[in-house]
Amino acid sequence: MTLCTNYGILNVMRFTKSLIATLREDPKEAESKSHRILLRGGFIKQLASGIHTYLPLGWCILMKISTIIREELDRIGGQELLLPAISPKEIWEASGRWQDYGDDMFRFKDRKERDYCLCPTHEEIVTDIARTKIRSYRDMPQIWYQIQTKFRDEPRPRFGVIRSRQFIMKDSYTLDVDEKGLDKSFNLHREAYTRIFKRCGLKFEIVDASGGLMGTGESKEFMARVESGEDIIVACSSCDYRANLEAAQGIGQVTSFENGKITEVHTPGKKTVDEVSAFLNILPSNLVKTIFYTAPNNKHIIILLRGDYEINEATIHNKFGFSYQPATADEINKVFGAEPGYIGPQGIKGVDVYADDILKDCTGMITGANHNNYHIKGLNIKRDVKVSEFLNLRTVKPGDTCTRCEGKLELYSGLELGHIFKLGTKYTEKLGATFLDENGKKKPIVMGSYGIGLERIMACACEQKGDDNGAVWPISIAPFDIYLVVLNPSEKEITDAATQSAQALTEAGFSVIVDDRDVTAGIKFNDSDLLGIPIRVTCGPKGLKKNTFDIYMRETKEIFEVERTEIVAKCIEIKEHLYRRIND
RNA sequence: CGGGAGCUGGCCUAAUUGGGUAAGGCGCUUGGUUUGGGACCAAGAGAUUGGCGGUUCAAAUCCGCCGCUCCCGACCA
Repeated sequence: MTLCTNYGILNVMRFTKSLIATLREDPKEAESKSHRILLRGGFIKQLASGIHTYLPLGWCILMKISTIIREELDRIGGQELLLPAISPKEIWEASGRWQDYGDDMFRFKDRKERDYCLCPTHEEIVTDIARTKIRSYRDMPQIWYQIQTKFRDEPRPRFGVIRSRQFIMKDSYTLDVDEKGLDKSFNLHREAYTRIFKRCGLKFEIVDASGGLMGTGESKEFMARVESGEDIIVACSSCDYRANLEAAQGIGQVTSFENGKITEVHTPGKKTVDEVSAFLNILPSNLVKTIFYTAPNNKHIIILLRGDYEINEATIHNKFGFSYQPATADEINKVFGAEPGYIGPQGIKGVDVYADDILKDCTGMITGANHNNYHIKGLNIKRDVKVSEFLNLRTVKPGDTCTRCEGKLELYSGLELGHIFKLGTKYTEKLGATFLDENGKKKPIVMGSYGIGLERIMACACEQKGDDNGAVWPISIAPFDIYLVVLNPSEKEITDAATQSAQALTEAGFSVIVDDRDVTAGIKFNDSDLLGIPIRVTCGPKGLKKNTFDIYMRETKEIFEVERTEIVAKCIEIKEHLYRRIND
């Protein structure tokens, strides 16, 4: 403190000395609410598509979020480390993901022409540590985590920092001796994540998820309902069933039609479900869609779905493998002898047919005739098609019935804040990370992996709490606690009073930003709203005459006129109040 | 990857239809008046109009190619 006397207070941020550049108008590239607020408030700056600078205010928020995450992971026994962001190709080839990741991976060569990637995630690297450092069942369980920049060359970056190509992730990895241990590690993360998102002031729900490229074990997502969501949450209106649309299962209304002989109908140029059903004046649910999937070096498959449902590709990938893709028009022509839109399952040899289970007893259906411009009527699934297996292959649609109760399923847009996966031995087997159990038997380590997108927490707070005037940061992640407005900073009396208060508030443990700019009051008030600092203290000539300051709460817009000597006490009261109601 | 929109001083926009050598607001600099919700006066600085090529006496404007950005979809831990 004495060292600073010559410079006055150094620990209070002054607006005039800060890199804060708010924009008066919405930048044209921003359409979603959080993107607009983050850009206008000068929290972030875009450098390229999906690549952003976190300016001091934005970084301040991310640091606050990091602190909360660290506290909660340390609480469950996590150990923080930092893995390299660059990784050589070989380890990714061993896991198979050098290929599986495809174009989503940023790759480059060093001067010796050796291949590297910028890590999109770190399972391989963790497994590499595990295989040399973990040798005995006594070495487990372990929880390792890091907070680090990840790189993914997303095909379509979106909504500012919500889907970007460079982003900060907290990723943790657990190592256990068996499934039971993994369950425990998984549940510890579930609890830690719940506390983290609550402490960040967000509304969220835990939903069933599909593992995707990570693996097929159990996985849960922490989803926030927001407008600019990237995912779709399926929620039951009467029980607590929640799932990502990719993983959701529902019960559809079975419909069937009059049984009869197969007859051909001329449907010139009518290919899609909408076109055919309109042309024949029938319901889409009377149609059977035939979808042909192929995979290199694998057997082709036919998927049958009712016309009013869409396929769930996540199910196809989990059930049959990630290499399966919808066939091209050429492949379809070769196998069915007709163009897409006129194909049907009847009479096709050497290809397995999997039908959605809602079609099981259907009769009187309409599907492609396997020659162009014709469909057939009267398809009886059991009689006319050799179905290998009936499976739930459809994507849930609103109004489907919950599988757990009688409730109806509804769909909401959601933002994935975190994801927890049970990986099992997928990576440890491939990379040879084993240990000796108490009987001296060699076994693969059982892994879990868990991620949180830090910027998404920041964006989510904007989406859920922001208003027309800008951000409304929950006090726990706000870049500052207090925004001190100095009206007429040219008057010494006012500046002195403000400086004194800033000092007192800082000493009381508040982080304070002082708006000491020589601009009109409106600019300062609007910027304080835009920046979303929870508490605003105004020091101006009017109040000073009465020896009072105004205290304004960003979220509720309440204003208190407070005696100068009572400011610190009142701010403490408000801060405590804000922390208490953070999860109301 | 498919569809759509767009790219003009730091930011938002005009001039593009009908080619004539870039205009306004905000911001910035200097001086002055102001100051409880984006105030005012005066004087300044700041642009190879995304890039390359073509047509033309003349291109921000017309044509071609390319790049970049956003939105919808596909895709995606």
